[in-house]
Amino acid sequence: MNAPNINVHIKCGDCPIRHRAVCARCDADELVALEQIKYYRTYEAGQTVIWSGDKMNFVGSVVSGIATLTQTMEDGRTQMVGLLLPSDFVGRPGREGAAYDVVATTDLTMCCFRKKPFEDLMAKTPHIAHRLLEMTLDELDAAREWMLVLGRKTAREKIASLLAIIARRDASLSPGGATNTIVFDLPLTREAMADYLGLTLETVSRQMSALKRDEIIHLEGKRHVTVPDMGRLMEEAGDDSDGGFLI
Amino acid sequence: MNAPNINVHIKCGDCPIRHRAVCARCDADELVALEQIKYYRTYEAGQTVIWSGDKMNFVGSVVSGIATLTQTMEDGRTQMVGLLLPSDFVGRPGREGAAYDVVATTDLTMCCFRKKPFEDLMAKTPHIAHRLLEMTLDELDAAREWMLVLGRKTAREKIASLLAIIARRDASLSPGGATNTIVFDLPLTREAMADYLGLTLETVSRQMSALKRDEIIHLEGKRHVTVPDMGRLMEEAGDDSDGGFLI
DNA sequence: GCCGAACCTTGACCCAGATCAATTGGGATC
DNA sequence: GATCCCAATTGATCTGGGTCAAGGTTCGGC
Repeated sequence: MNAPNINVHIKCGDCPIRHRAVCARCDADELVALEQIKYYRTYEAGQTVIWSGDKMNFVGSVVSGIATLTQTMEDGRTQMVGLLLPSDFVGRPGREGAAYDVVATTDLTMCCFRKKPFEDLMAKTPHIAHRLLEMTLDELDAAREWMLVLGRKTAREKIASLLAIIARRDASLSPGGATNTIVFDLPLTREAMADYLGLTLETVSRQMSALKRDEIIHLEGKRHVTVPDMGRLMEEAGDDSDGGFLI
Repeated sequence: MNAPNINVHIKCGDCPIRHRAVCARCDADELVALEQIKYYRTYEAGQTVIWSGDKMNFVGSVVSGIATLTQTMEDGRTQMVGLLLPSDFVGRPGREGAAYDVVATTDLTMCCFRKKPFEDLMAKTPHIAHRLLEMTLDELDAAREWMLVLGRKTAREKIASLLAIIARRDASLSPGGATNTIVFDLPLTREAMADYLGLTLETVSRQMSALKRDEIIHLEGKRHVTVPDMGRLMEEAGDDSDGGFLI
C-alpha cells in the first residue's frame, strides 16, 4: 500500500505549473534537458512522501494536490512549518537528508528529479538557480509572516489569518462577479489546522464556531467555507486593512 | 543623530567575514568587482537601519555587531523574525521595499552595496547567486526551527532554546579546555528576548530566574551567562539529546 | 438500514503565562 | 555620594487557551 504510482507523463509544455514552478524561467532547450530527467509520482491522501531524517534521493515540484511540511518533537508535539501547494518546490539541493516530514494531505502528484542530475543541471542553468532563489526568498517571507502569527496573535486571529491565506490563493471568485464574496474548500482537517497554528483542535473548533456565529464566515458541512466580506476577515486576522500586498 | 558614519574601509582580503558572507565563494576577480561597488556604514546601538515599507536602496552584509529583524502589528505587538549576526545578509535583491524593520542591537558595521549594481553583478556572477541561495536556504531552515519554538514550546523551553542557540554560535569555549562549560554575553535585553520568543518581558525574567535557581545557568550581572552543562540546557530546550546537527 | 470509524463540536474545569503594580539594582552624570 | 534613569526582578491577580470528557455527524462497508 505504500509504493507510489509511477505512470502519468505530462509534456512540460502542457504542464499546469509550467509558469510558476522552479522551471518557470527555462527556455525550450533547458526544458528539454529537464524533460529527460523528470518523472512523476503520485501519492494518496495521508501517505508520507518523505520522512524527516531520511536520505533524500529526489527533489521536485508539487503538480497537483496539497502536502504539508511538519516537524515533530520526541514527545509528540508537532508543528506544521509549511504548506505545499501546486508549483511549490520540495527538497534542498546540496543537502543529503530531509529536515522535515512531508505528508500528502490530498491525493498528490509530484514532478520529480533525481537529486544528483538536478544539481548538475542547476549548476549549468542559471535560470533554474535564479528561479529557485526567488522561490526560496518568497518562502522565507511566508515563514516570517507565520512567525508573527504564531508568536503574537490570539486564537481567533490565528484562525482568521489561516482562512485569509487559503482564501486568497485558493479563491475561486464567486460566479456572481463584482462582490468580494469568496468561496473555497478547506484542504485541512481541524487537527492539521491546529498543527499549523500552534493550537489544539478543540480551540480551532471553538474559534471556527465563533467566527460562524459572528457571521465572519459561513460553513456548509465542515469544509466548505463562504467569506461574505473579505475585508472583515482581514480585520479579524489583525492585518492592515485590505489586500496587504508585500511592500 | 541619525546619519550613519561612512568612514572605515577594509580590503576584502582582510575582511573578518570573507569566508562566510555572500562573497564567500568569489574568486579574486569577482572580489575586485565587489570591492568597487562596496562601502561601509556604521550604526550605533539602538539605531534603525531600515524601516519596514521604506524603499531599499542598498543590500549588504553585517560585518560586526548584531541587528534584529522585526515585524510590528498596528496595535504595537511586535515579533522578531530574525537575528542578524556577522556575515548575515540584509535585503532582498529583486524587491523594491523592505518588508521588516532592521534595528542595530549593538554598534553595527555593515558592508553595503547599492542595490542596482549588486543585482547586475549578481546576474553575471553565479558564485554570488549560488552563495545567496545557500544562505537563504539556511535562513529558511532557521525560520522553520523557530516556528516550532513559537508554536509548541513552553516558556521555559523557549528561553532554553534561545540560550542554546546563542551559546552555540556565540560560544567562546572556556579557557579551561575539555569541559563542556560555555560562557557568553547575551546580546539582547529581556524585552528583545521576549519579542523573539513571543513572550512578555516579565515571563522572560521569571524563567531566567528559574533556570538560574535550578542551576541550568549561572548569571553574573544581567547579561553574562555561564552554562555549566550544555547537555542539560539542550534537554530543557526540549531538543533531542546532543549537538543536534541538521540531518 | 445498521455498525463502526473518523472527524468534529461542546461543556466544565484548570493552569501557564499575561497583566498590573511595586520595588530593586547598576551605571552614568553632576 | 546623591540623583536620575532605565533595565530587570518580583509579587498578586486574571484569563485565554489547554485538558479531559461526553456526545454528535457523516460516510463507507456489509
